[in-house]
Amino acid sequence: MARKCKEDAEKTRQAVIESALDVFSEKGYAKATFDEIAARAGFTKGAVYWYFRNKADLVAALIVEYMERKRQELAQNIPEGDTLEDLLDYFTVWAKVLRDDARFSKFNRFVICQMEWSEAVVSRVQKNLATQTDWYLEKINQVLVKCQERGELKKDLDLSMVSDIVRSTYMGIVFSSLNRFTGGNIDEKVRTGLSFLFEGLKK
Amino acid sequence: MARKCKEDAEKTRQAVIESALDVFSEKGYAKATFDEIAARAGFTKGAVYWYFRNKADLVAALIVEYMERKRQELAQNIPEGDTLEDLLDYFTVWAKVLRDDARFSKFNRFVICQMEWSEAVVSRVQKNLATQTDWYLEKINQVLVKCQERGELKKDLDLSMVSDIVRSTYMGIVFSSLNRFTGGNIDEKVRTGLSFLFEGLKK
DNA sequence: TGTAACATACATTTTAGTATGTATTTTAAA
DNA sequence: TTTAAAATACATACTAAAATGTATGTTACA
Repeated sequence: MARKCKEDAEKTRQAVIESALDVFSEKGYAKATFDEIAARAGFTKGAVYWYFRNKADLVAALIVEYMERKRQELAQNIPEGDTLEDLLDYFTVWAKVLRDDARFSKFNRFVICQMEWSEAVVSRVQKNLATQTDWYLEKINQVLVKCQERGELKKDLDLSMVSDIVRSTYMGIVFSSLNRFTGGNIDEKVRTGLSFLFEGLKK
Repeated sequence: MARKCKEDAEKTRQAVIESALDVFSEKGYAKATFDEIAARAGFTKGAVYWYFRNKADLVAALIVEYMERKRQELAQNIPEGDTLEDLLDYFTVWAKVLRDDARFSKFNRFVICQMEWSEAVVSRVQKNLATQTDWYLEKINQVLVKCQERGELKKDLDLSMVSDIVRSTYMGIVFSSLNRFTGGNIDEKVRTGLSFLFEGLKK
């Protein structure tokens, strides 16, 4: 086969990325080969190398584009308020996506629980991950500061530490659920866990 | 070189395991080679193959023996009570080890954050990991049941779900700290985070 | 003297990466 | 508007490196 029109080319690229997620999930990053990724998408290795220089490049593109796509998708659903309830809603939105979108859930399981983060991959994704992490932390911190200004929280809280704990709690529940340590709805657990945590911060 | 006495042989085995942890941590599991692991320990590949059939066998031994050793080490320090305070102490004991024992911390960072869990490895370690996980959950659940019997907790709590959340919270803070997302003392964060969570459960 | 505890050398497999081939679009000159 | 050239979107075939595993050798202990 040979060249297609531009739309078809983009379809090929997406097909390779989707195929990559499947093979990475099943075989693991290390054991995944370009040959199999290409074959699953209905192409050969040449096609994959046309779009991606190597495996690190491919997985980096997978991660960055998947995250970016979801973030844009959810851009309007994200609550903007500055109460603990808003923060709860915010995390619940993400948790619900993890519950309902099997593809995105698979992606997250791979990225969070299954992936061995080599230097080559980290350096490529770093910028996105770092800004993501910082953004979360800052968002949480802002809400907590507002809450404290309104006198809703205990005095003498180390808010930056508490922000970290809130984020870690969310991550822990997600991590644990994706790892299938236990059953139950991920969004219910996120909401319940954070609710208890928030109650502990109040008064 | 050639044969040594039995104690030296055991030393060799341990040296290989320690060397393996270093190489796995630095290069990642996939990129770690028997040649380098052996060389770092002052031996050749032949020595490593004498003790371990392959890489999955080696890393499984590393994981199982490291965990088992620490568990026995801490066996006497583990608090046995059934109050939330005891549970807090229990997690704090582990968190303090992670803070103070750089070697064990390195081990955990590798196992929790860095490792790509292939089928070959999972199947070898599964039994240990599963019992560990179950044991945690059961321990937490027992304490919560006692607390509720004493009327210290809210009514209508789904205790098995709450146990899961408690465990996930602990894991999340450990995960986040080992990943170096943020600074601060890991044991302080564990204690603080769980304290807030427990407060939310009370009354 | 046999075997445990390694070292050494080699064979085999695997896979990443490249080089080249080719059909189909685009582009652009005529 | 036609058409030749150039670039695109892949397929195919090959190279080269690397690492796993094995087979065999060697030495000291028991």
